[in-house]
Amino acid sequence: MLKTELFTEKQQQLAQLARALSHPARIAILAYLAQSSSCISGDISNEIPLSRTTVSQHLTELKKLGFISGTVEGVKVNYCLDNARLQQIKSELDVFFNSLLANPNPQCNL
Amino acid sequence: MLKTELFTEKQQQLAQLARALSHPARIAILAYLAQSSSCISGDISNEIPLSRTTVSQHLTELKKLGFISGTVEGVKVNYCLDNARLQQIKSELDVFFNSLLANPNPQCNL
DNA sequence: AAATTATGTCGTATGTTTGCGACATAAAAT
DNA sequence: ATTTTATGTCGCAAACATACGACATAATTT
Repeated sequence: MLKTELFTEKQQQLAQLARALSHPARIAILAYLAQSSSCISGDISNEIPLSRTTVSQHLTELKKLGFISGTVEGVKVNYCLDNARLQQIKSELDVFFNSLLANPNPQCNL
Repeated sequence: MLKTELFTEKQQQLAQLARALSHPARIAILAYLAQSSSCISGDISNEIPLSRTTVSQHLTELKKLGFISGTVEGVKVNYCLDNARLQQIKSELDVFFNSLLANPNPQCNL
């Protein structure tokens, strides 16, 4: 029943990036990683009011789209924001919004 | 089973904005409105490979978050991007990404 | 080698989204 | 007044997302 394949690659890609940000837990995880000084791993579960399992799944989704990386360090995993990738995503969103705002339609916003 | 209420207003708000962009049909609709010269209404259904019903629902979602406005004009409805609101949304996303990128963690990206 | 600690994956229940046909409404044309 | 045209809403089915307990794995510690 899903018809996403009927749209362009670019459209699907943008939609996927947006989807990654479409849950407050994932926003919270990104914000936490940004302010934590030490790439803390599963302690994230303690900072987020959800079970470890659920946090782990959200981390997996963020990893899938490249927002974060997780490097194994013995028994622990250090999760980090991927700053280069974030910069790139930010810029893709920017390009999209700029394209929306580029040609204001004279018949609109009268 | 949903626990979105456990997160901050700001986090929920951002997640909702992102959710509005999380389907390629909605991206396509925004892109179409940006390049169409005449605020065309339900002709959008003809430009998007989905039924009129489904397009109407996507339009409703975009309206709910303020991305677009729909003004009745006789039998037709003129859909328009809300440029001021788009600018605002763009800036909210920007602020969020900047907050993520502001304090690069020295333990990451080594 | 057994216990501990940190993580990840599986199964599953419940909730949400997507997509569309069928029906409802309401302005405009005949 | 009836028909046509443009839209919107309802109700349902299929797909997807969210959440978590229970089990699996694998590096450290004892």
